[in-house]
Formats: sequence, C-alpha cells, structure tokens
Amino acid sequence: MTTDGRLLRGARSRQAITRHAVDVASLEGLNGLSLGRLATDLGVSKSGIQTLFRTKENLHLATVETASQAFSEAVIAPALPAPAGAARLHALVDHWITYAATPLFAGGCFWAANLPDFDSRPGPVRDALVGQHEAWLALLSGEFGHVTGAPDLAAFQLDAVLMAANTALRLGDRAVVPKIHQTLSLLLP
Amino acid sequence: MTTDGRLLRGARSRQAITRHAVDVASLEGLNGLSLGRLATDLGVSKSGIQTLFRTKENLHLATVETASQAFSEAVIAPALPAPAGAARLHALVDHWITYAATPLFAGGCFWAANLPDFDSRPGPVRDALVGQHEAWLALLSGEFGHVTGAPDLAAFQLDAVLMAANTALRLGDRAVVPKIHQTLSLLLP
DNA sequence: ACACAAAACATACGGTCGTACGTATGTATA
DNA sequence: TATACATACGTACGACCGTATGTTTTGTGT
Repeated sequence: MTTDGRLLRGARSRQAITRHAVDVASLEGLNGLSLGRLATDLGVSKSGIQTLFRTKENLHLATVETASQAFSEAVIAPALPAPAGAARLHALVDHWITYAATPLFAGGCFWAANLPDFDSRPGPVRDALVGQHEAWLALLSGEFGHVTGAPDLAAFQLDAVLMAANTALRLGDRAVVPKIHQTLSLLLP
Repeated sequence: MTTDGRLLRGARSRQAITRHAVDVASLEGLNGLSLGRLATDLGVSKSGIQTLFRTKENLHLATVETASQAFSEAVIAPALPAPAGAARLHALVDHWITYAATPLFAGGCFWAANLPDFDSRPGPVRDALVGQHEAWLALLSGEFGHVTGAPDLAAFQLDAVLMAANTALRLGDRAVVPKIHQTLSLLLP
C-alpha cells in the first residue's frame, strides 16, 4: 500500500489482469489462459505478467479468487437482505440467472466452466475451486434448512439445475429459465 | 472392408486410437488430446496418427462418435428390455451410475467433461456433442412422457443431477449415489 | 506372385507455450 | 539523499503443438 492508502502499481495491475483472466477462463477454461494471450489482450508484455504472478498456477489461483469475489458481490450479497429461507432462495436464484444470462463473466458461470476441467486434476487450483463450490452448496443448504427436511439433497439438486442451465444458456436456450423457477418451486414445500 | 468382412488395417487402428482418445478426453477434455500424446501413449508415430485422421478436428469428431457408441452400448442398450416408463428410467439411471462410477471412460462422463468446454466454441465438434446430448435428453423425455405431464422439465432435471453427480463422483463423494435415486423418485409421480 | 494403394513412419517447419535471466525504471523507506 | 525493493520489459531457451512433405513398409485384391 502507498502511504495514502491507494493500491500499489502491482496490485492495480494484478486486478486488471485477473479481471480479464476471469472472462477468458469462463469462456475457454483456465487452461485457455496463457501468459502470452493475456499480454496481447491487455497490451502489456508477457514478462510483465510473469513478474506479477511468477507461475501459471499462481495466476490460476489469483483468477479463481477474483471470480469468487465477483460472484459474491453479484449473487450472494444482493440476496442477503431477503429473509432467510424461501425468499432468500428465490433472490439467490434470480441473481444467479442474471449472473449467468447477462454474463458477469463473458463465458457464463465460472465454476460450470472450470470444475469439470479440474475435477480429475489434483492440486491447489482444484482445491480452491472445490472449496468455493462447497461453500456455495453450504449456503444453499443453510437456506433450505429453514424450509425442508433434506437441505443437502435440495441444495445439490438446485445447484445441479443451475449448472445445467448455464450450459443451456450458453447454447442459446432461453427456455431453460422457467425450468429453473419450476425446479425451485418443486424443491420448496 | 476386406472381402470376408473384417476391418481394414486402418479401421482397426482408428478404433484403437479413438478408444484411448475417449479415455484421455474424459479425463482432461478433448483439448487435452494431442497427436503427440496419443502417439506416445500407444507407442506409434505421431505422423502415423496424422495419416489416419488428417486434422485434429477429424480426430475430435471420431473420438466423439466413439464415445457415443460406447455410451449407447453401456447405458442405453441394456436398459431397453425394461418396460417403458418408470422401470426403464430406473434401469437407465442404474446403468448410468455404473457408467460414471466404475468408469467406462477413465475420466467419467464424456459429455460432462466436454460440453462445458465446447458450449462457447462453435463448430462441428460442438454440434456433434450437443446433438448427442439432445438425443439423450429426448430419450429421457420420452420415458418421462409415460408417467408425468412435464417430461421435458423432468428430463432436464434428471440430466442436470446426473451431470452434477459425475463431478461429485470425480471428487470422491460416493454419497451422491443415493441422491440420484432420491431425485428420480421425486420426479416420478 | 505381383502390382498398387493404404498405412505407418521420419523429418522438418513455424508457432505458442511456460519459465529463466538480465536490465532499466519507478517507488518507499532509512 | 542514499539505498533497497517492486515493477515492467526484452530476450532467450527447451518443449510441445498441428501440419506438410517425402519415403518405406505392409497388406490387400487381382
């Protein structure tokens, strides 16, 4: 940090880089990221990016962290004012649809794009992705706990439908949106 | 074909190559496939593989076709003797779980691994993957048509749960299996 | 048995990848 | 102001990628 609280040059650069990296990774996966690709897109030098992240794995981890923060701000935070339980679940789903359909990230849901890639690839990146996904499931389960007797099952089912809906939206199938709402209604007593 | 009905050399080689390619692609995605990688794994020359498929896209298409045939043989065909409707759906789900858990393909469900990669990447490979997935959804929907009033919705929901279950199985969560059965029970009247 | 085509191979090319290293340039602290 | 450090860049390296081209091996049909 600087003396007056602004971010250092490096921190600002890191932010600009990871923000764009999240877009690329939601479109083509974290493996679609390359230092050269990012450098070209952002008009900086490849080695400049390398200086800030040292290794590709560090870039992945930073990108995953940025995606998580953006998701929390776009989906979770605006739903928290709603009363816990069914109302908050509806708010979460509504914000999630906006998040996936009018993409916060260019390629749709970040985890739908990257969890299948990393579920067979052990390492810190997979651990981070899985941890975030589990936190999301726990959040859903907590809300279902107010209204149903099998909250883990309902959370798993709702998340499954959201992930599948993301794929359908990527393919241009807007008819999937009412299916999401019908699923939530089915899972609420 | 030979005069007595056997396959030509090339066709047999193609089969051996695509069979292994399906394993690699279910583990690391179709993009994880490379001619050199396949050649090393199979102990043949890189240019030998190139002779048989000409381009990487052709290799992708052949791999996708092989995966589809293997899936039909492992999941669909053995469920067809069951009476249409609920019984056949149970049979399909049972065989699907075997298919994903004791992997027919080393990396689990082929479409769960590759649809998210290709949903933002237009081209013949995406079209083939999407076509196969739609055929699978249509099959499920047809079965649900015998027992429920909204078969498309139920098919979408069941498929979503199966895809999510594949990820969970990849991560070692065997507890997801009963959740699949509970979901099917929920969707049947 | 022979001829021909398919198959398999060896080699080479341009390109991109991730990483390492050296070098300026700016910034914060002593 | 002097010194240490973070940042950004240029360059280079070995590795792998997909593809093209030419040659040799192999199997098949006549």
